Amino acid sequence: MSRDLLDKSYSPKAVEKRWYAYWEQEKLFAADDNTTKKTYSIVIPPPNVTGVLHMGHALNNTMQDIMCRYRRLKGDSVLWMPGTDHAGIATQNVVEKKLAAEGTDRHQLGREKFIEAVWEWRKEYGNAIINQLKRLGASCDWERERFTMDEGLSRAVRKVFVQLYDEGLIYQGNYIINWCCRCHTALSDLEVEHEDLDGHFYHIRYPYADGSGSVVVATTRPETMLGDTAVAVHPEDERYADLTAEAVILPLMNREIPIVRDAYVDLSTGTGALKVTPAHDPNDFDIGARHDLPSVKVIADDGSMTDAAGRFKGMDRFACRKAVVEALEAEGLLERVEPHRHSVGHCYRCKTVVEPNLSRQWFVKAKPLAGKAIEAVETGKTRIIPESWTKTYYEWMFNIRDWCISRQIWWGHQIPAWTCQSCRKMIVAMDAPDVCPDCGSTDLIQETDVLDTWFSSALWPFSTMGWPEQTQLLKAYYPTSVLVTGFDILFFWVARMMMMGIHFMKEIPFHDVYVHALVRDEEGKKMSKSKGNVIDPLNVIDQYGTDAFRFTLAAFAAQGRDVKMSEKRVEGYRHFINKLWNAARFSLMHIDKSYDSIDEKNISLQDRWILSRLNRVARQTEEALDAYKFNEAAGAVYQFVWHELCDWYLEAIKPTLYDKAGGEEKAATLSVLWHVFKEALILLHPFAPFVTEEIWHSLPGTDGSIMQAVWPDHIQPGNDPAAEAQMETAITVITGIRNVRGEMSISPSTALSVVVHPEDSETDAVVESNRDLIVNLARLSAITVDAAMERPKAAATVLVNGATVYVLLEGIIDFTQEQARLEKEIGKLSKELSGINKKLGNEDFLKKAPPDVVDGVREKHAALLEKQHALAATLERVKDMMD
RNA sequence: GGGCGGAUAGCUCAGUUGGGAGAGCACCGGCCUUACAAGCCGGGGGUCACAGGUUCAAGCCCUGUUCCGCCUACCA
Repeated sequence: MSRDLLDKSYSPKAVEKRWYAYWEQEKLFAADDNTTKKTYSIVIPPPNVTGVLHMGHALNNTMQDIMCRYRRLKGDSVLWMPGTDHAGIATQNVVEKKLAAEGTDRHQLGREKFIEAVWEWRKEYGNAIINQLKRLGASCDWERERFTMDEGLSRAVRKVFVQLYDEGLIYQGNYIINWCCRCHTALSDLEVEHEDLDGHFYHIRYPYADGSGSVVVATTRPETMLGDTAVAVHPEDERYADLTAEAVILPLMNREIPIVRDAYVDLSTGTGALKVTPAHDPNDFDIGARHDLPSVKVIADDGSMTDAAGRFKGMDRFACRKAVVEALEAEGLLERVEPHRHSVGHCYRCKTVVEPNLSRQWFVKAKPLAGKAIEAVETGKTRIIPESWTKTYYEWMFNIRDWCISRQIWWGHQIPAWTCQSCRKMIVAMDAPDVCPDCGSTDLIQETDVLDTWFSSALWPFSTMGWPEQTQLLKAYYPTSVLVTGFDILFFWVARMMMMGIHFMKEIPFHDVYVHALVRDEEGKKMSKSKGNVIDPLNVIDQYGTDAFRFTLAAFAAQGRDVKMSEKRVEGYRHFINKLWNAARFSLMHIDKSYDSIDEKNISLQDRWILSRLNRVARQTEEALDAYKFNEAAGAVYQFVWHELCDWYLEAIKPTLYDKAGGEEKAATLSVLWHVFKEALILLHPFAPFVTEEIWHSLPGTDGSIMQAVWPDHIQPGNDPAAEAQMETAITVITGIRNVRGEMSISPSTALSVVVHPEDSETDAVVESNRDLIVNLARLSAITVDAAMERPKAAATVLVNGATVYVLLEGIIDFTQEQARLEKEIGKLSKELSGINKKLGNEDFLKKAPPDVVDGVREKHAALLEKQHALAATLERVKDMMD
């Protein structure tokens, strides 16, 4: 399978297609039901079946894929459960639009035909998002793909409904709910989006029934006054203490309605009098219940005014608002109108203004379920990460309200409740009953409402694994390891999965909940179609490749901070992927075979150093991934590959590799290069799955997919602090010489010669035994290491820890430049020294700071001082020569 | 109304037992050095939003202020 890597730059397209097909074909994403290994599982947040991949999905699924690929490399048996959500209202809306384009609508079709049409639609378009996830590299176990409306999940839904009903946790009743007049359905509180809008505050005068005067009430929705059934004042409101009238005449309707006293009324607002419309306001509904007031519904489900609205009957609610205001004005009862900014609820699907409306609906009693969901987080059984979200979670859970679960649409799980037409008995059952158990009638009619989409997604972690059957999969993979999600569905989904999982499985649904941030545009604005700032992930993938895109997402995904996405940034990471590609090209020019072990006897300093660094970075990457710090993990690998492996190691070994004679040293270096490169690919794989797989197959001695490789775990020889320190010394010397070259504008093609005066035996040994390394990387023609040798005259001086390096510049040196360079250096030192002097001059610091900190500062002070003196002396000499 | 997060280099942001201010991009200078110009080498650049406090020591802990985001709420 090995192929030659020839192209100078990496072209992702063909590579991605080829390897994704290979992974699927080799079933490398498949989870083993009967595994004996440690298991790791994630259920995907099911994208809407109507969805197209957006940045949110891209971030969310990249993170999950990184975790899954990482855990596989670590040796776990991994299940990443995929699927889609039927998305009741959203999907129904899409299909309705399609029907409208075809000149028909769902009512003409009828319920059954309409649902068929939705299934047809799903068959044709429902796989779009799945294919897009594949382009992202998602390693889901696709053969297990589930759909919230499939047979198994529907059965789970019915089972849950019946049990909750039997337990008294589901009930039906008349309450004020949020009503969307366009979608013709109830909405849960969460499905209402609030937006501050400029409106008006209408003050209306209601005359007392006994003719003794009038009272002014205020409202932002004057059309609702047609349904008023009382006026309320606070029982202790002195303004109304002496009020004799017991009723008012409702203007426009000429209906007499009572004045009630209720403590809900706020004494400090307006006139202290409140109009009460039990059918169209949740608070008024409560007041109505307390005072036994009738409810008059004046706004119909389609948003038009009902018969009860008198002469306004049939008008649209907003036209009616205008008409009511005009009528009141004509009668002189409109006291005044003030501009008023207030929050208005909108349907989260179609953005229509939501109407609080009295309606008979099904509800889940949430409080009894919330208790254990709170406890699970309090006791740490489920961790929410970052922790700051736990507070938000508690806040909502403690104040949870009953959940309206019925929807008046057609696409969804029809509520498994039947009413006997002869005795009115309600039968709630998993399967359609034939006869009424009470009266034996066969005339049974099923509830037409369907369930809230989130009802079925609340069961997702266990319903997808086969519940209510006690499957092997559930045994092996439930509870799941982590749920990765955006905070926008913390309540919609996560909280409800917690409640349902604990209630039905007697066990939390996930150990960790990782809450990630939003992807925004480069200015930090939320991406939206209307703003036109949407970046299409597929477009980015086409242009820069999946790996570069994934790396960008990971690198910018710092916890608790939104990801600002711009193509420019992706471009930067494309450079990185290309850098890796070229490092591979270079390495593979020399690597001719695989190496079982490393020849420890013949390895050089740079070999020991890179192996030590590799081990350290592997640990660092693990720690970061285990803590969901994707940016740190990506950063660690990036830094290692580019700035250590490529910039130093590959450059350092070039002379050895190009050595035609070969020998033991070359073989030893090749053994190190082979190991380090292989392990680096594995470290990179979770982030950049495609390019690493491609290179893997060209690397001699690899077998099968990189997905089946083993995460580097303490490679031998590994941690070598001495090698790291020695390399550090060499790097400092080399950088110092390069610095002289740069500052004095000496061309890289000019080979320089240096004299090194070591100040201690360790430095002496390091420089002496790594002469070749320094000569090579600093581009020298010669290096002399001798502390006793006379100080050269025409030279630039570089001070490093443990040595003075003289760069010989006979005929090249510009003393003015050298003077400037030294002065700059001394200036830097003085600045640093002044801070340290201040510290050491502080009695309290010496007395109270921990001794090791004080010692550290003293040592640093001494070193800086010495360096400063040496530089000052050098500067003096330079000045002398200029004279 | 309640809550959360942010303010650090020109830009985007890292930075937790409190002791060294950092990265990428951009910018400036030098290089086509046989993996890579999507590259290599070097460099400049910051009152860590403001005001106090705790501490020997604060970007980090505490209090307050300003500005910017977001979530949440039944104020007519």
